[in-house]
Amino acid sequence: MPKQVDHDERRRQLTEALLRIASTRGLQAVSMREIAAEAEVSLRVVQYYFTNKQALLESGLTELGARMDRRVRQRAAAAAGELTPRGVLAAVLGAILPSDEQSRLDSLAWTAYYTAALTDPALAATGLTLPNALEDFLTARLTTAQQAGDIDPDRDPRTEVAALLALANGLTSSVLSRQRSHEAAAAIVDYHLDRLFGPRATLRPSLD
Amino acid sequence: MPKQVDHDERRRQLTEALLRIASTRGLQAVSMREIAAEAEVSLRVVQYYFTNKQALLESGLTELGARMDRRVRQRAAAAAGELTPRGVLAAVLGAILPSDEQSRLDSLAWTAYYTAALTDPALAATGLTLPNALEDFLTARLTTAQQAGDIDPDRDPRTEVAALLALANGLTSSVLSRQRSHEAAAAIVDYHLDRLFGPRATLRPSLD
DNA sequence: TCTTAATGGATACAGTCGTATCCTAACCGA
DNA sequence: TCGGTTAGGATACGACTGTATCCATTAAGA
Repeated sequence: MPKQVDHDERRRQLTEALLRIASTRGLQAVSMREIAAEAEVSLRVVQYYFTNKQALLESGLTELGARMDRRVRQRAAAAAGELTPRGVLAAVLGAILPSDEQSRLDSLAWTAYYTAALTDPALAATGLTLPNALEDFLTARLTTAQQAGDIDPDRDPRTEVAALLALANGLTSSVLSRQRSHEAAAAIVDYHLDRLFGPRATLRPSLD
Repeated sequence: MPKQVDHDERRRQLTEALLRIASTRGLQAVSMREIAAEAEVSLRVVQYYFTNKQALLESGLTELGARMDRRVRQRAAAAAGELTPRGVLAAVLGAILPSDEQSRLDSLAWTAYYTAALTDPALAATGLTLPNALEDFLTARLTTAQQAGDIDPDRDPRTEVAALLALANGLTSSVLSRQRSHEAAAAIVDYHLDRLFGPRATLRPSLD
């Protein structure tokens, strides 16, 4: 293999450059030329590996989704034996809140995409499937937890999950604007999980 | 006094045109020429009443804040004699959630501004003061409510207010993306207010 | 009535945007 | 060794951006 700097590797580098710009200077600052400069390649190279700006933007959104997925799995793995329903919820909600610099940047980019999708139907299709899938998944887990008697029978799992996800999103927004620290946001989430699952040992998020 | 088509009236028309574009096509679709077209005036008129695009954008943000303020007061007035702490909270949270087409458009524009402010320090100063002021105000009300014995003494007013505001923001986001209806979001908010204030008569938001 | 300031139409300017084209190299299998 | 594909440099095109300038019209104060 001669030329072969690897097609996919190149695309990954460019996508990362795109996300770096989107998270620090916003999605409107993303242009073909800016990406080329950020990745230290020529404009032609960006055009070569992505036919469109549209294709480039979609690649960025896909990568963000993959990173989020990776973070959730990491937390689930870190919780080790604690595969309790509460452990799953804590892992997902903990993965949503920006905890370190990288997840903060990713959240900023994600917010930028989400906002753009609200007025751009092209992005809406790609971007809004993840939240729905998450809600369905968590609701299923919480329903079995309720059947096992782990939470009050008068709670509605779907409503509880919707509220927790909305809470995490709202808290994320306040963390991104530096209204609140990550720790303060995580404490609020824990508090609500305690209320939901009743008095029992708290799973510590154990972040940085 | 010269021509007197009223300077302020003209500026208001242009600001409204700006917000109409921002809420339907996004903040990146806002240009001097687009505003001129939307307001059915010439480009020169837009330039005449606003020195900068920056000044125009700031005017839009100020107007959005004023509208939100108006909506909160309207709900507070509609709650009439119900000036209980819970009534105040219900009014504010109900005003945050998009309930009709106009408030939906305003929320979309607000979200666009908020996202832009995350990466544009110029907007951050103007835009992020309102949420903080709201949180302080509501915390004060909830604290006196706690001293009067209306809520559990082991609740932390600041945390509760922060959680409710974050919840409302997260729900707003899901309403905007049509993941959830306004009614579903309002029900979740009511549910949490019930939990906070204990079993008592619920203030009905009475929104179409 | 004359002057002057307010108002706004028409046009221009220098950038930046996404995209397209032209032209080298370098490497492949045949 | 010879096409042919892959990879990328250089440049150009038309559209759009914010802003500035030139000019005409109008109304109010003197």
